[in-house]
Amino acid sequence: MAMKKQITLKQIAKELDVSISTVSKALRNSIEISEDTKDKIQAFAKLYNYRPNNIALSLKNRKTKTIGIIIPEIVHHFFSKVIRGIELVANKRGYNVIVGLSNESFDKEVINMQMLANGSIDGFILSISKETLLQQDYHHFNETINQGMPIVMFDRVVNEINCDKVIIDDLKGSKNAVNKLLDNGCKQVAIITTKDYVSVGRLRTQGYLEAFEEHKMSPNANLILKVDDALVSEDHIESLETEVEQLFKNNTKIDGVFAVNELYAIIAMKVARKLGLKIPEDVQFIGFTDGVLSKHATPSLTTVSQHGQQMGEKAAELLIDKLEKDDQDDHYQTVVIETELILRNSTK
Amino acid sequence: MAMKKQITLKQIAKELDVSISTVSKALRNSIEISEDTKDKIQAFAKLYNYRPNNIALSLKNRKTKTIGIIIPEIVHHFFSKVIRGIELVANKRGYNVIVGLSNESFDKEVINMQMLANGSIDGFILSISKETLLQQDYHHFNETINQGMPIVMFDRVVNEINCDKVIIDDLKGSKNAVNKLLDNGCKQVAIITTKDYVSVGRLRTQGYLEAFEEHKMSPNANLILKVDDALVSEDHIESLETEVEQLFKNNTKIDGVFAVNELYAIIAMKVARKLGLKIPEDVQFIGFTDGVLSKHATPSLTTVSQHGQQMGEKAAELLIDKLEKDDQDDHYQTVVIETELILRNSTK
DNA sequence: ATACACAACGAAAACGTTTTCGTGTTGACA
DNA sequence: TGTCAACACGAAAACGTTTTCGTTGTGTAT
Repeated sequence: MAMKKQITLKQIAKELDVSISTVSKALRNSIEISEDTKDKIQAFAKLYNYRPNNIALSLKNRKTKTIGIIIPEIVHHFFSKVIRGIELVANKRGYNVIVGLSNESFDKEVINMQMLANGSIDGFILSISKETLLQQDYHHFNETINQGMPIVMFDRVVNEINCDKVIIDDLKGSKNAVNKLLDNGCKQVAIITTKDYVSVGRLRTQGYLEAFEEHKMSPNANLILKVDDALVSEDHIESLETEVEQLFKNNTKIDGVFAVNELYAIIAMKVARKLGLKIPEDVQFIGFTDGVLSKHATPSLTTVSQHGQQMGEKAAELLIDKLEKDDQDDHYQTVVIETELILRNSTK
Repeated sequence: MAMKKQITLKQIAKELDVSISTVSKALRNSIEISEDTKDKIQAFAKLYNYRPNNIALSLKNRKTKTIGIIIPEIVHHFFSKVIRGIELVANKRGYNVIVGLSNESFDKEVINMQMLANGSIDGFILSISKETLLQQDYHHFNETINQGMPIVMFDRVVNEINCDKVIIDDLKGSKNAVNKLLDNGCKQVAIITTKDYVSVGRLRTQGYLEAFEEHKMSPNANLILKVDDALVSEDHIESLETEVEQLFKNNTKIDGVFAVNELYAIIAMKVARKLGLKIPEDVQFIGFTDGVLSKHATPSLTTVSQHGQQMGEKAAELLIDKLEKDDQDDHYQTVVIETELILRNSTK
């Protein structure tokens, strides 16, 4: 039970009375070393459970085989699915992942990136925090890229930055959703969305508008509820409820609701039910995201799946491909993951 | 826009025509160096945005300032809350976290630990995979510990292993929950639990039994449903539903249900409603966990909160304390986080 | 006998730090 | 003038690898 620290090449060399080089070569099965000594060294190494020190390798190779993830929040079904996707292909290709949470804060995003950019990782996969999007200050991304460290952004991205991106077609996804509502006969479709500085909020709102256009209908400004999602921290759900309640009371003919995320949809359904409306008979609902709420709500929520895991997988592939391509490839791609409208019981 | 790789001490030294040692000392504000040269070097370093290479530091100090997390699954509200807690205090104390997912597999757990144990991290925080619990093979944990790398286990732990642990009092938590149901007048309380090899399942079942004992009532074996949670992968929820439906049909007098996790409770509520039962009038429900489902279900679910974030914070504190205590402290503690019964609308 | 190929191994540099231990140059003081 | 402390700095080792480039010794062909 005595503590056995990891054995090193040097110790093996000393023990077997050969040089460090010989040990290293023997363990990597070099033809430079005779079979006899190779056998001896390999046996000894196995006995003592030798494993090369990762840090030393990282220093020598100037690559760490780990990728850094920076996301705004981890207690979030979508982001954890993305992480799962990243981890899956990263592991498959011999990489580890190290995660940093920005907690939607600009400063924490910057700090976190700095902590990791000094050699700890080979590249970033990240989704931009709301605060950063609001301030539109992207210097930390550009600096990192200029240092030769590749970045892949997913979901929340900005065009100004030169890097690979993995996104969904928010516009198309929400247009499809709203089209579905309109096709189902809804005449008064409301949208519950976020302020425009969150790009996905803006795009999903736009998709809503374009669906009306395709149906030769004109949207009603009263039916567009833009909530300040800085407020949607645990506590402020109540204020959201009252906002939604007002929406319904001011527009009694609402027969369809499209919400840009799962929680908004669930809350809206709750309010509607409270007001005596039947789902989906009186009013139909569609949400946006992969969440677990949608699946297990009653009625279960029709939703636009954004395939978070697949986004993560693709992001990891893009990053690792770039890391392992030695020619300085300055060509960046934007991959669009198809959304999918998952029909459940909140729509007819 | 030319690519500027991170500058090193050596380059600064060369540029300023001093030795590497001088640069290093100047940047660490050593009194050995004159104010003049310090100013000059520090200015230059700031200009070129010098930051010490983490890998080199790790190699030199033989500590990486990162902690490894191994969890069975990340797409899970409880685990992501734990991670958030870990990340919070880790960051506050200058550590990074690197996550590995075992995906409930023994092999992946072992592989993941080996990948990280070779110098990449200073210590582990982990929760054991179901498969490992089933096989009861804990050699990889013991080996890691014997190498001098501390481990902190949380939630799913085993006594055989000598390390710090952070758990909740599963027995007490579930006993309280069931007591609540019995106090509320329930006569026929069912439990939906897991097979016994998952320690938390076993303990929660035991709490259920002890609550009966406290109430001088004797449990009815027919009301104990042990589902094989190896099956509860996305797809097999249906089979769970039919099992629960059978439970209700075979025992029409059930007026209370305690489920050892959130999903079981939600599904049971759905089935009950389908069978025409009113919640909480006809039958009351209590679940177990922090999840988002509980809060937003209709009716919202009374639940035993296990304070995942707090568990993570405590685990990180235990680990970092041990890492930074140089005296070989061979004393391990088990911290119990208090559970909390959060009363919502699924109980009277 | 000379040259030369080849087999088997070791020395040393390199990755980027920090730190210990010199070393040379001052200035003060007896 | 000689001694000694203080000051400012550099050389080198160390962390654990891999790899390049020797350096031996042996055997073979000329």
